[in-house]
This record gives sequence, structure tokens and C-alpha cells, in this order.
Amino acid sequence: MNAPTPMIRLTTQRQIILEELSKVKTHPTASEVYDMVRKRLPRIGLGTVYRNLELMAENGMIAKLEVGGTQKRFDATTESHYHIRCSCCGKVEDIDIPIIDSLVGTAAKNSSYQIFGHHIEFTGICSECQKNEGNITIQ
Amino acid sequence: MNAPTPMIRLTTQRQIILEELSKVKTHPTASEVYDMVRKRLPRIGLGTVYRNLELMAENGMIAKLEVGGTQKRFDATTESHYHIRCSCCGKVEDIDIPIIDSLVGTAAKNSSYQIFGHHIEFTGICSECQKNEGNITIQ
DNA sequence: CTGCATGCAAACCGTTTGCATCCCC
DNA sequence: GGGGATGCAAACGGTTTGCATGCAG
Repeated sequence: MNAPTPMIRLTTQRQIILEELSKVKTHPTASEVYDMVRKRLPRIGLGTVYRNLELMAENGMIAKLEVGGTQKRFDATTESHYHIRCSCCGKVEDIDIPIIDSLVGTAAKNSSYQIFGHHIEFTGICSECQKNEGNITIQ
Repeated sequence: MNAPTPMIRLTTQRQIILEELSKVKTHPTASEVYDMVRKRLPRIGLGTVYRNLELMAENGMIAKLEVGGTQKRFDATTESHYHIRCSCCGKVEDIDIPIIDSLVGTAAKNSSYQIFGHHIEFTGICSECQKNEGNITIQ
């Protein structure tokens, strides 16, 4: 059922992308990763970052978050957890509440889909943006 | 707290966009709406469709779904409900399970965010795609 | 030596925007 | 006649892709 073991070479670029991604607790977009990585590898190409994020996600080394907003976001921790997105600055972080395993079962009873996963995303205003009350622009 | 009453004129274009959106139970992307509307208004511009979907969403006439995938999707029913996305064809539909109001409270206790909403998205394979087993390409 | 990985740049796709024209009040 | 709405097309931002070169096995 799972993808065959993939044999992915850990090049310098991949290693550094992985390291930088692991450093942060927010879930950066591809270009945010690009910016972080470029400080250590100034000549790296945007395409390489995209290709490798995609590739590492396919191989389960990292997670690709399909959250709201236009851009894809990436996450070094692959265990399932829920997220919260700041409607003001767009930042995405983890939220520490237990996974509700029963949800998939409940949903399956009410659907013709073959369901294999779920994700909860909360929306709110992060503490920094709360401080800036007044000059808020909701995204 | 809410937006001031908006005074939005119901032009032919807006009316037809709304009608077409109400016809379908899936939640089409802007260009899917464009295609549907163009059958009745062949000269309508893509820009008009985008502008009006956005505008009607701001005014609470329709809902803009910030679901996974790259494209925004729109929904004629504005009451909150959960969605399921087919990993195979990308289609998004409603899933009929009750809203869990307690979730926001639970999340608020575990976060510094001021939380005001949540959304659950299930992933699975829709019944049509299940039939095509074999020539499936997971998105 | 061979093939995968990279850097670079152009292409691509969904969305937004500027502008001249149109239509409704 | 005036202000918003439209059609059209160009611009934009994020992502993907083609290609020549580079590097590791």
C-alpha cells in the first residue's frame, strides 16, 4: 500500500533544507525555506528547494501541509497533529490537542468516500498580532 | 464587529454566478464557476467572476473555502459544515457530520491565539475514483 | 563513465489589477 | 451625467519544468 522504499540520496542541499526546516516551529512556505537555506547556500536555486521539499514529502521525510491560504507549507515533523493559522499574518503553528481518531470512522459512516485521513485547522489571531490591534488587516 | 451592511447591486452577472453556484453540491473553483456561467453569458470575463465571487464572499452571500489544494473554492451555502476532498480528482464535497462546537474551547485552552473558528477536512477517494482503481493518480 | 542532482531561466497556472467602455440609477 | 460594473488584457506571485552543467558513486 505504501510507496516502495525510495532510495533518496542525502545531498548537501537536502540535508540543509531538512536542518533549516527542523529548526523552526512554524511551518514555512517554500520561499521561506528558500530564504533560510540561502543564508547557508547562497547559490541554491529556488527550483531545487521546491523539488526537494516535494521529494522529501513524497518519501515521508517531511510533511506537506495542505492548509488554507494560497501557498503550500512544510513541516519537519510528520506525526499527525492539528494546526492553527493566524488570520492576520498567515503564520501556521501546531496546536497541542489530542488527535480525535474516532472522526474518520464517524465520517466514513456518512459518506461514500473511502476515507483515510482528516485534518483540523483552527483560525485565530496570534499573540503578536493581538498586540498590534488597530492596524490589523485580515487576510 | 461585523462588516457594515454592504449595498451590493444584484447585476445579471452576479445573479447568474449565484444561481450556477447554487446548482452544484460540489464546491467549484473560480474557473469551474466561470465555465458554468459562460454557457449562459458567453461574453463574461474571468475577472468579473473572480471579482464577484470575492465580493459576494465578503458580503456573506456565499462562502469562500480555504481548503487544501492550490485553488480557492466557493460554496453557495454559508452555514458552517465540514468537507471531504478526493485525493484522486481533487473534488470537494460536504460531509454530513455534526459540528463539534467544543473544539474551539479546547483549542483556546492550549493556545495563546484568540481563536474564532475551525474547520475539518477529510481526505479520501470518492466513489467514482474508486471505480477507476488502477489508473489512479494521487494528487 | 553514467546518472542523478543542481542552478538558472523560461514557462505555467491561478489570481489580481488597470483601463476604457458600458449600463443603470 | 456620474458611479459602479463589466470585458479585456496585461501583470503578478507561486510553482513547475527544460536544459546544460556539475558531482558523486
